[in-house]
Amino acid sequence: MTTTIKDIAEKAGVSYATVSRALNGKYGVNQETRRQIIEIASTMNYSPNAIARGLVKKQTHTIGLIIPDITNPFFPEVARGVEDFSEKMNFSIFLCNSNWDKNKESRYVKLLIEKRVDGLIIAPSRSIITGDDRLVYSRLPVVLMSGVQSGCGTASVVVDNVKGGYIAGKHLIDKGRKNLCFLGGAEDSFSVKERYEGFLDAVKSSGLILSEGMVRFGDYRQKSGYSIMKELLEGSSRPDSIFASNDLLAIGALEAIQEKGLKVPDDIAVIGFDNIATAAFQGVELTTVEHPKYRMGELAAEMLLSRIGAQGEVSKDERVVLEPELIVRKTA
Amino acid sequence: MTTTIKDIAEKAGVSYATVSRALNGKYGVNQETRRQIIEIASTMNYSPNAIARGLVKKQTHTIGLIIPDITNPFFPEVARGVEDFSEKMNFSIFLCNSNWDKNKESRYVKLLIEKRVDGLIIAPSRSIITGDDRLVYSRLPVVLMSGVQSGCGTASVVVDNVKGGYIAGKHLIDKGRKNLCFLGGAEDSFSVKERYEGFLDAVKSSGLILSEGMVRFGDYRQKSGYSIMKELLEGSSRPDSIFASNDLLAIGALEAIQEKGLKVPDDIAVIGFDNIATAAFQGVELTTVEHPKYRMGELAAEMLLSRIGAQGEVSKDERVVLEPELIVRKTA
DNA sequence: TTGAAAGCGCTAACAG
DNA sequence: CTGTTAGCGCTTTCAA
Repeated sequence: MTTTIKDIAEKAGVSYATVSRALNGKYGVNQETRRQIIEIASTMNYSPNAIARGLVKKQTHTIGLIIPDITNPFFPEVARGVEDFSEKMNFSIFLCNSNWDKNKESRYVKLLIEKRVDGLIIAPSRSIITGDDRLVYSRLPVVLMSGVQSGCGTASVVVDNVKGGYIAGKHLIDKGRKNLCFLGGAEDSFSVKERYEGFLDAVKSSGLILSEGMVRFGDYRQKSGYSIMKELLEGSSRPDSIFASNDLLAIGALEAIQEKGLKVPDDIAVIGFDNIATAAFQGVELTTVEHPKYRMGELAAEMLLSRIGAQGEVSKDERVVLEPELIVRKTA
Repeated sequence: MTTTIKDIAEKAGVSYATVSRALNGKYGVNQETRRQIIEIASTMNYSPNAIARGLVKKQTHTIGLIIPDITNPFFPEVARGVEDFSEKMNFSIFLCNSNWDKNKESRYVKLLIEKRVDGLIIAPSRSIITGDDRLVYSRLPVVLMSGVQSGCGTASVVVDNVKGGYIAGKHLIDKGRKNLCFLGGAEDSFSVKERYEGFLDAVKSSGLILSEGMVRFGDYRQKSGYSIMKELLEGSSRPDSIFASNDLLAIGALEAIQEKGLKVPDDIAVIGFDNIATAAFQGVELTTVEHPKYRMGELAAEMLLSRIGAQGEVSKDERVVLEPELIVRKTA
């Protein structure tokens, strides 16, 4: 049997309310009594029951973190940011992988609400926020991360995707590239859309155009980059540069390019987005756009926890936009 | 106010015990009553309080997962394995990063016990299991993963490190290498020790020896591999091949080697351990030893949950050993 | 098939 | 400074 506050009370010869007070460092307990109680608790190997406490305090000191896939190198850093900040504030986190599946995401949200998390951080698997989502988000503090449209009515932290797309495009053009190509993730993803928008902006404002077939979509996986690029290379007109909307895609593209015996960046320049750890590796050295991943997680946690502190305040549409930054390496 | 079982009972004109029964699909509730109750619950947007339930059932359907660092590419896959299996069994997981810090790990264990997790999966930050650890492990089901000594008295799942080290060494020798070098992580890590043991075995049984200075230790980070290798390259006798006890170390070593203008594998062959995703990338293509990461996580979860199911059974020293496998790519 | 009541371990008034 | 007493929301006997 695990020992409870009652067992301690009995042994100490006091009421269990006193034990509670003593153990929680509350005011108004005799020094000596407190000392004794703490000692007894320790010798009895007492571990306070956070479940019971949560029930009465209606606070679990726990938040839920839902991301698409921890196996995708973008997310561990984000998660680490969330965890580090939460830990500092004494909050634990439930980790959930939605596996890019909206239904699974919804099921997790429901489950986490049942477990009475104090708040939720979500990197949505899809950008579109439905009425159902909104209903949920009104039940408890939520902050959204990454790939979320602005004006979504929920607190969120994102990188400036438009700007990121712009600087990527600009860089390619400054390097003298004329026939640019955009390699996107899912077409309905907001981050993809926004990065495309910025990219297009750079292209147009330089008096260039994107030729036929130079805008492709797939998903955010390496395989997708590989196969799209391969297809592209088999077509009649070959681009002289690629902006991939994330690094995994870019790395996949690189693979297809090199397989074809083409030189990077001489024949084709490639630039990615996110600056995942792998991008820096020797032999990869991908030019990319830094996405402040850790910071994003940290900020999301900070925003969420401040909302949780501000009891009752329903989260307003606060939106923090982080700055992207060009990281020039060898591929562009 | 969130709606409770009582609110539903009131609206349905039944006792709340009946509501509980109806909602939990228990036997002996009138068909029609049940239907009504379920309907009311749904319209009232009822979400069962898992905290309250946990208090009475003494089961939270939650497990804790403590790993050193989710940012280390080895762990996301493990975590994913744990999560996928747990999710299937309707368990949630608390993710905790010990940051390779034994104290932080201990604090997390304590916290998770307070949160009344039903069990714990730990990839220990250090291999040595202390009496304190043992005390904790006797409080609730625990399974240890990766880098755990055998006969540790706790259920565990590991890869056969000795064998892995052996096949790595054997491969190098089969390729004609004579002056081998071992690049280890922390010297007191069991996985490092075991991999070394297997490696040494291969070396010795081929009638070779490891020359002076050809056994180095650092930590499991890329930087460490880089700096140790750099140092090695500046020494008088240069090895013709390296077995690094993990891929990160190997990649760091690769970096130092290439920086020096040396060719891999011609001048120096390199073999790693773990087969992290990056190892397969074009431009890296590291020869390595596959470590069944996902499977390890999955198995750990399976073992833990079966123990949790087998209520009361204190976990015995079951030890599952997974098979390593040589993955030959370009660096060795 | 249903209700009444006890209790999970704890916190928080309210009295004393 | 300390004890008594209500709950928190739920499950689970025990009776009816």
